[in-house]
Amino acid sequence: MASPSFKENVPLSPPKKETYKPDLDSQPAAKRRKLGPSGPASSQPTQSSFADVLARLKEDAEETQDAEGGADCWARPALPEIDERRDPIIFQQIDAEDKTEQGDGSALRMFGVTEGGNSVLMHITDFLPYFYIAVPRGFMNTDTTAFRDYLNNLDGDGARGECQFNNLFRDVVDTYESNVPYALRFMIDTKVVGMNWIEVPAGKYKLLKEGKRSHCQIEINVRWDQFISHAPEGNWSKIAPLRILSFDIECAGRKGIFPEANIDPVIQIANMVTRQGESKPFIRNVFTLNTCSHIVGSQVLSFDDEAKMLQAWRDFVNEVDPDVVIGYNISNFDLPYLTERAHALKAKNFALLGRMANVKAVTKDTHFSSKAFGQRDSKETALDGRLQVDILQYMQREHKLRSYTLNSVCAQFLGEQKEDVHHSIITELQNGTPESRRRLAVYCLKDAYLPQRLMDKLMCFINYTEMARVTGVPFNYLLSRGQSIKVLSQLFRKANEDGYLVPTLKGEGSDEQYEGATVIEPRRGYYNVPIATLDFSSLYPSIMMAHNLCYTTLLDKTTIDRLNLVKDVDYIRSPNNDFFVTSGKRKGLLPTILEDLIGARKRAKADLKKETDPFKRAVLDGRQLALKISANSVYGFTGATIGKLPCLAISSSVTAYGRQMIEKTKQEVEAEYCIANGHLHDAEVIYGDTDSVMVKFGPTDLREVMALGSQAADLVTAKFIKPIKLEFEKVYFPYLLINKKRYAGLYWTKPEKYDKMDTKGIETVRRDNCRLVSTVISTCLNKLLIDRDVKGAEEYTKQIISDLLQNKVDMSQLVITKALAKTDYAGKQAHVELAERMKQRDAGSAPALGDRVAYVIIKGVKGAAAYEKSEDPIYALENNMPIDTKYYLENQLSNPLMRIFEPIMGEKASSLLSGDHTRSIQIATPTVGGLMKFAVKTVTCMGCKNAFESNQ
DNA sequence: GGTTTAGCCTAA
DNA sequence: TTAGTTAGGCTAAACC
Repeated sequence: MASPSFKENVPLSPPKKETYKPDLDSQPAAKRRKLGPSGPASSQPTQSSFADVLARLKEDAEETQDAEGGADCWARPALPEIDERRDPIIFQQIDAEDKTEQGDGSALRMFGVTEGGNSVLMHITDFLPYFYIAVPRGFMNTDTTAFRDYLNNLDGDGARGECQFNNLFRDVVDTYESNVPYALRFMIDTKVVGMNWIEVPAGKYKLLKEGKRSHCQIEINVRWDQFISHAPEGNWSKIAPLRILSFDIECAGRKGIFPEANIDPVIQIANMVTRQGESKPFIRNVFTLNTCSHIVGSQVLSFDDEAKMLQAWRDFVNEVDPDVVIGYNISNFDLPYLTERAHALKAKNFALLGRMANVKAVTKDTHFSSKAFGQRDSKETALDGRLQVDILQYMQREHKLRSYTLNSVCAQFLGEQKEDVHHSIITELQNGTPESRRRLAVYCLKDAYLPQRLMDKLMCFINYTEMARVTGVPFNYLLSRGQSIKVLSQLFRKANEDGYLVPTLKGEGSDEQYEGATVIEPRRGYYNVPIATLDFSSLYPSIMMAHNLCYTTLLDKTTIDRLNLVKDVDYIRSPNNDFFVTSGKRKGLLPTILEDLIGARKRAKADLKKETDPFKRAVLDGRQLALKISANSVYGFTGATIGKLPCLAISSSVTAYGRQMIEKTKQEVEAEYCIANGHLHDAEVIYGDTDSVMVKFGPTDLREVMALGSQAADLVTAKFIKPIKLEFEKVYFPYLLINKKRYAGLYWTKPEKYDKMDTKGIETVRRDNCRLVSTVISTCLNKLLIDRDVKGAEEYTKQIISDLLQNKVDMSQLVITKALAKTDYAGKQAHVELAERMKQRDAGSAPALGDRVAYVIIKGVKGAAAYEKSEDPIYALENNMPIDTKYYLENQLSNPLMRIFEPIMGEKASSLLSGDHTRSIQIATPTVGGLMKFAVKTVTCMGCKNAFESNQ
């Protein structure tokens, strides 16, 4: 593949910001309705009913303890008087959009919130799309006018089409920076990063009053270059008191069928509104269809008409005016369901949920596919000016879990189960009494609160805010786009700063793979002596920095010859035989970016140490995490052949250096620590992967080994170029080395006490086996490595096997989950075949592309394949299908058990799998008690998040 | 019945 | 219009 070459940034034609389109301001201002004191609802037919609701709400709020949550408090703080000539407008921007309305041409707007909690819309004028081309041969400065006229006379938006140039200049013309999203282009040029603070000085903006186009309290016009963008440091690290709405809906479905918006009603919508930085919601309410008994601490708003309820909820959203809308699976279920339902009910103007007046929210289908994240189809319902965080999507991106049901995620991170109302009885409860509907509402309220609690606990918002600030991309990219746009954003910023233009590559991805890291052949076995682990910290970033690897430093042989460059003075040759300019001659962009990231991380960590305020600490911790992830993704970006700027010379040089380094490390350590050099033992590198070596120095004493480890790390570090650093990190003792990428050990960083049990790659950390296997292996490892109780581990294992064969193991322990990763499979597989069968039963609730399919293996005819015996756990329960316990013993437990016991017990290990305990009489039908517990607790529908029916 | 391949998930 | 990398263990199906 041709390596991209950067161009020095010399002014090219057409000049930046040259106007090819009519000026925005010259467009006739659209007629906009003046907003009444209570917002746009004042002219809606639903207003009177909503007023009734408000009145009822006030009464309700007075009754509840939580009087603060009354209707008076829905709206934002009142707007102070603003004097255009005296007052600057200062706000935290949350989104920059390039929405092009009809006839508007290109338009940019930025939404945000002031420190006082007022909402802001800033219309940005006079910033037009542009890109660069290399000056064609013979093209003179005097040709620019004629060239511009030619472009302006092209049909449609020809100025953006590269083909036009190719027609014009015969040769293919390289373009630069022509593939940057418009909003990001603007942010790069104005040094705006995601979620930073903007200051518009007095006199530099025009306050819109009559011509307002949004519901924002402050709406201004500003020229693109007339504001100050504050770097998110010091006082500008703060976060505005953003309003976060967390909501959940309930639908009354028909038995056994997933709810469909054109048939099944929305019966409840629960809402929690929290100010960013506060620990409790200040609004809690639930909109119910039909009456509902009082709920302490929450407002109940009841409606007898579904359309009116939906419209009242829309009015509530507009009144609260949230900056961030969150929930669980809101992107793929709640928001599309609400808009579709409103459409089916002909509930007028329901979709006016965003901040722009008269702009309806529309649901779009999107598809995301990457090797790292897999494929997924999803929906997107943009609410103008409001960020969305679907906590389900966040979880799927940021945490590898066996199951992503709200229930399972809450159990994992909040340590609690959610209040479950059974899927099949929702309709029953709805059709019952005010009391039964109250029960439903309590459940719905809790489901609205849990996403907020998860967000607080995991600090999703703070961490994403810091990620947006560090990488410079808009917040909404973090859930909707891939990893590479973040690197690209940083690269563009640094490139432009240093006077480079980034080429736009013709994106034909190549299938060629390059060689990666070395995995040292393991000396498998059980080690009852301390094993020291030495790691290169941030190996790939440090290689890129040490050797100045970059797009801007890459040389070819011709250039070297032409310029008479001297090896090791002007340039170096990588082990992959690529040439790079030395940093003394020209420092690369990527090394500079990496240094900045690493330096910023050091500062963040130092600040974190000093900081005592828990909120500021959380921000700093989020920042250092974002900086670490960013540094580590630069390498992957250069190797992404189907990306924006692949450069295999860089990525394969990085891995080549890495391979050389790990080999050298092994040799240096073994050469130095040997009997011949006066040591008591010959050290052995027993394993190593990419950036680490595991060393058996020989001594049995932990302290001694730790001393040798840190000494050896320093010895090796000295042999490499800065900032490459080998660190002694920990000792494993004892250490069970099963295979490449598979080991377990007790992890010690200090000689007094081990820190933890560490397991890599084995069943305890894998998600594609059943829980029984991971708990059994985990328990055995604890007994073997911590208690050193081989006998106990054996007995435990035999007992489990006996229980399994007697059907005493709860079915929840036998559920296997696997991702449905593709649309077309070559062969038959258990989870794929089951997903297909489930689709036949009820398409709506069947697993979708990217979902994890949960299944159990049930008894079948003799010799049947596993894919014929896989079954939905709930379906198996309901239909009393017997578990194939033999499968679980032979295909799930057996091999993993042998792999950990054999290195310790030797041949005797096989006795675990035969003997009296395997000859227990089997009970044909499953035990009911434990199974029901399972059904209620862990199996929920991903769409409506309700538990499925048990066999009650 | 042994070997190859597809697919999943993890290590780093 | 969009998508971070390679190495590698392990299971079950497919193949011969």
